[in-house]
Amino acid sequence: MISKSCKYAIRSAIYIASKADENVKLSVKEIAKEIDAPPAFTGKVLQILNKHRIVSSLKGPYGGFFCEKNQLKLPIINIVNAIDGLSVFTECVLGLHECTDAHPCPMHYQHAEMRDKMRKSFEETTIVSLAESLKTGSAYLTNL
Amino acid sequence: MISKSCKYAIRSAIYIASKADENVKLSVKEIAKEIDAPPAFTGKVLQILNKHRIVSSLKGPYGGFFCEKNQLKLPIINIVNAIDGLSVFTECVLGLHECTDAHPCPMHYQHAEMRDKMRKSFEETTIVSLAESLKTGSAYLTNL
DNA sequence: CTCATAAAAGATAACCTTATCTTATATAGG
DNA sequence: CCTATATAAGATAAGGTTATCTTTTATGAG
Repeated sequence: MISKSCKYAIRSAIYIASKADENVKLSVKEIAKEIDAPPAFTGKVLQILNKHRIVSSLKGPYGGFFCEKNQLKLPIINIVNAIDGLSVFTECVLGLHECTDAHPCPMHYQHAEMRDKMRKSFEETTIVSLAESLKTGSAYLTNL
Repeated sequence: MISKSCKYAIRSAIYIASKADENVKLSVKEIAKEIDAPPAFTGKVLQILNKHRIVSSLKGPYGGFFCEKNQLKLPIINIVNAIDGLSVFTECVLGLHECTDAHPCPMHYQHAEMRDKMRKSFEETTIVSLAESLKTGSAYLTNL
């Protein structure tokens, strides 16, 4: 569905957001550890999130990654867009370049319905809402 | 979502099924042309479908690919299983190795719902039903 | 200003998917 | 039995994603 990079990105953003009220800056190393991802690759993904203003960062000593208030409210579809682009939510299940109501593939209608639901779900879910479930301990970001 | 190979596979199966009542055998070349896919790669994909008994084939002159009656009724999830495996319908959106009701990721519940709907849709849609829409001209397999 | 620290940027490698090409195998017909 | 034909199987290549490592840049503290 979405790429591995994008999964790391969403996990990272959720973790950073979960620490937003503590006013701390998190290092790549700590983030990678807390989301169970390779550190170097996590750094790359965080670079992209920062460039898209989804998370913020500061270089140098006492630097690191953090979320500003307005960033907390961003929907996770923004992360998907930054890393993978939005083609997941638009492309044809059967791989036709142009699959529309006027020129549909045999699965067009049944798939479009699910695709739209999925998109809506990604549009309506904010980073902070997912971070909440982390803080309350009702969800996890690390593997068992 | 599903791989490019799998998309070619489903398109191939639909096309072969749409010719089932004409009792003809279709060459790789013709199938590839009709579904707008690279011939050599289409051949590879058809090999897998044949090995999984989703389509049938006969070598030699007047040989080619065709669908038997019982194969027409197969659900397209069988094709996904043959080419990609069923992990699309089971794996965690955020990439956790074990994401369950007991140890959920922050998106577990909202995603599980869509994943199950998608699976059901692939289980309930048969190859022949998609082939019908091709025959009636209400859907297409080729790019504009 | 200098130094230590942490992210940014760039280069490179490993791996998997996609794609092609060549050789082997089966089969129908003369 | 021989030949032409079409799939099966195997080897190889091209491309994209994932992953790591090295160098550069920014920044806070002394």
